[in-house]
Amino acid sequence: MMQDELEKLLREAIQGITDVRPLLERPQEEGHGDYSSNIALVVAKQTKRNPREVAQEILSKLQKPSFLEKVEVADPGFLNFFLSSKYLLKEMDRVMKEKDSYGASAELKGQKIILEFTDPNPFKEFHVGHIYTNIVGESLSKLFEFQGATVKRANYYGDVGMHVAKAIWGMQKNMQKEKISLQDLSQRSLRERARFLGESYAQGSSAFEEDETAKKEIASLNAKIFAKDKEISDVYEQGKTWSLEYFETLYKRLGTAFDFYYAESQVSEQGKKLVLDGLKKGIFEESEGAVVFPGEKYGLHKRVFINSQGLPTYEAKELGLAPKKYEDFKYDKSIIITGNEVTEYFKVLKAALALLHPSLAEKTFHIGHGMVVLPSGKMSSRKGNIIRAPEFLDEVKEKVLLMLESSEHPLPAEGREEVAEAIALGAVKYSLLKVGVGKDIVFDMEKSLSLAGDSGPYLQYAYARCKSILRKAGEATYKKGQSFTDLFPEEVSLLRTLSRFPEVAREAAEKQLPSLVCSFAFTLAKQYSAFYDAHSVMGAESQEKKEFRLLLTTATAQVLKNSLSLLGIRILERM
RNA sequence: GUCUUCGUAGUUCAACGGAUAGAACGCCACCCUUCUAAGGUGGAUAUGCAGGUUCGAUUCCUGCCGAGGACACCA
Repeated sequence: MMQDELEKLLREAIQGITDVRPLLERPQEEGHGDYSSNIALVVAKQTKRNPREVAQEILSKLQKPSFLEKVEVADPGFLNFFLSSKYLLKEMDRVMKEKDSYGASAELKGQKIILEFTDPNPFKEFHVGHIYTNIVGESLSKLFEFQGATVKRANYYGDVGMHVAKAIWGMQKNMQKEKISLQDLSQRSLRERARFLGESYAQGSSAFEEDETAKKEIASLNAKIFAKDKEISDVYEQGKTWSLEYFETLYKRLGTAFDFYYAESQVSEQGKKLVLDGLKKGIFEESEGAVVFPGEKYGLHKRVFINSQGLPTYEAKELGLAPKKYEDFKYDKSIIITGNEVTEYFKVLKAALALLHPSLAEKTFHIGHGMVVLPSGKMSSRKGNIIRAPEFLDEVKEKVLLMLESSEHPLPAEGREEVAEAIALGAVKYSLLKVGVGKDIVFDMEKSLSLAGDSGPYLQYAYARCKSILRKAGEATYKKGQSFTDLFPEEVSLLRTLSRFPEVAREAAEKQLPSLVCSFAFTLAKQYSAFYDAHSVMGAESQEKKEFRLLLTTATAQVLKNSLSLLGIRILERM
């Protein structure tokens, strides 16, 4: 990669001057070149010399390779590197040769990574928050794959625990009230059934807090669930099956396919056993009838792993999950993606795991992403103030359909719905991914879901526009040795941006930030739009210009496609 | 109270310790007999407060103010 080569050259040039590793950055201003280095400023500081002089000295020792047009010293002592147009043209040619794999690397080749994400609980609603986790997890998976890693996607769902007891309690009450059986319920659509479960959960949940009798009933239901009591097994099995089926329809819609599914019930025994073993070794302690991990010894918090009824909590189950995953896939790295509300206890969990299973602990990482909050506050399926996933996606799709219908050049009616679905998902995914992972997202249906400007549809539109031109003019191929001169600024900017893609993809994977791909793709689309407005492709000044612009258009479309693919956003030939 | 994350235009977000703090939405004015106007061009507005480190701080350190999260049997 260009960045590495330049860094190498720079390191050679500063030998004998300093051993500081020179860092290259991408300047925001085009006038500052394609890369710049502040190494002279760093050296000047150490040696109390004049930074400009140092920069000059480094420059004089630098072997100037052919891919550089020029290197400049700028105040107060920056070294600015400008790529040659010959190099940029070659890079454009590479885009067209490598196509979908342009920008991919073998950086993580041989690495086995398992990512756990989405983690919805059966019986509870699948809401916008789950969509967010899913989209982040899927995008990170793709980023790692693009760097050559072997990635497995895992889904972990809570099929046992208090939330299930609360839901079943609510289901029983509602079925009595409405005088319906499981059989009757099964006649309803999957989405309605899921909703019935979600509402039952919300009711059970508030009853648990407000009503002492209900609280006792729910607690006893919980014990029955763990004991696999026959009395409730029908309701339980049905509800669980419906939920999981329902989730599957959403994964399909969102574009994720999981390699592994793990249920809490599947790992709870193993988790409990690990904790009890740990208790013997003195890693855990008994306290008030429960088994706790004394996190305060490690600067963390004390947490309950087995409650006083002898049931494993989420913490214990998660401990059981780690070896289970490793059994299925001998990973080098296991990444668990959840909302950042659990970041604190993941630290405790990792500390406990480090004592029980050091080798697994050092391979385990947690990424806490921000929470999706509504302008009215935090979403809570207990309180029922949530945005349900399918309803939400449908609403966005409706908005898009309206726009498509009122367009000046409406698409033919058949296939229009398909296009609307792709645009709606593009809008949703982009709006969630463009923010740095870890920050909360204030979600306002009206405001934050834009279809214009810095948005998914803007990128899809830029792509469709390129394809429209290419359909009319035919795709171009780069002829060996062909060189173009007298390029306009808009053309040069585009070339320079295109060549940055491989580095952006790598950096996004390293920093685990899909948002870097978003801003890159937006810049590219914006530059193409500006170019499109300023210059005509088909009506170019000369045949040569026309060819060049067709090449530029082909390459732009390709890089947009590759970027969007990393974000899990579908491209459209027309829209 | 302890720990933790964060505070940037009216709003939603950017900016390895770097150069004139970037965008988008919204607002105003222009640009379609010309390759898709979901587009383009131009315009106003911002680093919570007080110190410190540094040639240089939105970024690092300290204090204050404000917001979110975690802090025992929910996940």
